[in-house]
Amino acid sequence: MCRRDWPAGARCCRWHASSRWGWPVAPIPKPSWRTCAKGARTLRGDCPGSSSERCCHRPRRSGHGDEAPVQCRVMPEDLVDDAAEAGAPLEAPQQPTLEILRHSAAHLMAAAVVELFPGAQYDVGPPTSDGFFYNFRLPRGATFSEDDLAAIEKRMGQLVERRLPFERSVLGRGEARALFSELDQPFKVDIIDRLGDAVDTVGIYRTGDFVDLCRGPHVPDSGWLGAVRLMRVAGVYWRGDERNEQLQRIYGTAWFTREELDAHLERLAEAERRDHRRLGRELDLFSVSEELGGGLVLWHPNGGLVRSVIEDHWREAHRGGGYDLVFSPHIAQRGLWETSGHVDFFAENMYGPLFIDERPFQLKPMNCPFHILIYKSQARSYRDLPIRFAELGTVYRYERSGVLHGLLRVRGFTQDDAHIFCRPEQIEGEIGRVVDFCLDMFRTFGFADVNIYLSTRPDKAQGSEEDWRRAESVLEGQLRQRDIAYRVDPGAGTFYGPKIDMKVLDALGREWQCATVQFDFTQPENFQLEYTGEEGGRHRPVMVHRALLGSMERFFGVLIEHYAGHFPLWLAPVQCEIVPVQDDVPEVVALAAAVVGRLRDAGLRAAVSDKPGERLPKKIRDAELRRVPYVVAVGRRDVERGDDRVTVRDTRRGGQYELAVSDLAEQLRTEAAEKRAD
RNA sequence: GCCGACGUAGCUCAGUGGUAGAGCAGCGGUUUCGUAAACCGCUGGCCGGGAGUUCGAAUCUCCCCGUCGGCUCCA
Repeated sequence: MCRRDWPAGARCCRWHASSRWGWPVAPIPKPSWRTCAKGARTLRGDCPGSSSERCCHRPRRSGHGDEAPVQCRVMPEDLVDDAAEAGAPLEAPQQPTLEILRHSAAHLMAAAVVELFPGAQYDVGPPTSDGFFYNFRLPRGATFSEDDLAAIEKRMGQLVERRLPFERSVLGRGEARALFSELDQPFKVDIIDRLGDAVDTVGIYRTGDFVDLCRGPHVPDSGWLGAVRLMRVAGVYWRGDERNEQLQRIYGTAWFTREELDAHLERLAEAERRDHRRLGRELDLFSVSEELGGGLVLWHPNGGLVRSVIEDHWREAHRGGGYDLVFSPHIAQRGLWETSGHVDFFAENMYGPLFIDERPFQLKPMNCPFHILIYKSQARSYRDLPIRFAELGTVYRYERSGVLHGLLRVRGFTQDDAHIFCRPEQIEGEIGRVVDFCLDMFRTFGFADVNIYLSTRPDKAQGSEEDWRRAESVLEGQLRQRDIAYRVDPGAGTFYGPKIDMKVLDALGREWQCATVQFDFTQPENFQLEYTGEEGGRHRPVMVHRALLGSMERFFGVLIEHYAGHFPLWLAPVQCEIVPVQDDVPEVVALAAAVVGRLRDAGLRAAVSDKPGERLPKKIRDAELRRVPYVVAVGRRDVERGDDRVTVRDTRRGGQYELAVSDLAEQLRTEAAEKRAD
């Protein structure tokens, strides 16, 4: 049996005796999804548990039907936790994966931290989707500052040069507990204590003087960890619960080669160049300001123009899709929100009541009660259904100050909301129709790839489990019927029903939550909605809530980043800019004005460059920086030639060519009318 | 809200105890030039706010406010 006081380099157990690289290949758990035996014990409770048990926070079924094995998306922390729980360490594969490399990098970082900060206690340190982290507590309440990262990284570099082996051993639970008690590592002791009696042995890894509770596997030695960069430090709650003490987490990224690391850093730089907050300022699209208040947005003329074009398209599509457009006020009597259940279920996101004539009013956090009142404004017959109300409805929700983020997370936003009221037998068709409608709209805006999630019953919910199961199967059925791949996101439904979420993938492959299609059998009940059936009886309609683009604010932010500010022609604030080569030649100025006039007559947004006196290259550069799709130079040469041809510069594709003005107008008109997304 | 970083001119930033700086933008002038930055000049700042330490604070300390990266939560 392994002993904790083994001499460096000694083989302390049968695992170690054979612990040379070249072990048989063992399956490596993916960092996100893994199969969980029903009732399996983990540190966060039995599995599968309710959504409050974080172990099973996001389980899914790996196939269809109840008999399919349940898989859990385990929080990154759990990886290490349940790795320890599994007892026997995993054997190393022939070829380490990126996950193994990053997990090893986390160990090495902890080793460096423990050397540089004696008394530091370490919690868990798993790989993540693009790197790794480790959580720490420093003695006497000290904290890391970002300046410490350079020192830690430097020490890691020294450990890399020493090519320290990752030495594995297996200890009995009691032995491991004693070891970590002696090392004054309470987090590890806690993990061991939570393993339960079923677990006899745990894995231990040693790197130099650093010892960690870990299942492994790891790279053979620290020499593999040359391409590592520590990124930032963050505060995190112990075991992810905000009632707990806050630890500090250091994030890093690790790659096999320097080149891969550089490429990763370049991707981050590209994301920064596309940041909608930066482009929003540079392109004068929108602003947020301290004076205005956090989470509130001002749409400037350029952004306002893009928004108008988006909204025009949206209205046109909805009218064509069988929706009726409606409008509703920003505040209403608070009683409406008591009836809807929001006061009970959504309170933490709602602003306080506002008193008018001594009666409480509520700034609206959602649009649904209004559409319900429109439904209730008259007796409805089965012949009227389905009824589809759509509205660009501005709502206000309280968000904690730390989560506000440009246009992507705000406190006041306009949802492109719709509510469908239908007969129970119509629900499947309506859900399917909405799904198709959404995917079609996304394609128009250049999002061909969409990830789809089915969110099921949360802990805090209205309605019977039976209703929920039926509703969930309707949603699932429509997705399957369309052969749409999806994932189940258990416990993530709203309080009134399950939902389908659609997340678009942008040009950088990032996922953004936009559409949500929510089944609701509780609001019709809360508001006592009815329709008269064919046989004259009273029936309760079913409701579907649907946001498509999500909110105008978020969608605009996503669009800006997706296109890096280079909007397709139909969305561009200025579609074509005319640049006079000589400002002081009246014939040239007249020609520029004439070209602008003809483009405008074709329905295009065209303008003359507003930089008189500047040189041509400067004017071109200025238009390029403002992401104007087409720039047309007109000069004395064109006037003298008099053949109505001009030079057109295509700033997105980089081409430059001569074209008759009439052809240019027609070409751009067509491109804009077709709403080409490229 | 919590951990960390940051807050200096419209924007990007330099300035770490001794008289507030640069580039770009803006304005004025010269230049009229054929596809990503002509030249000269000028304007512009209660250095986020408040309190303190000091002969003296953009600079050091404390408290607020805000922004950014995370945590938690979500459209």
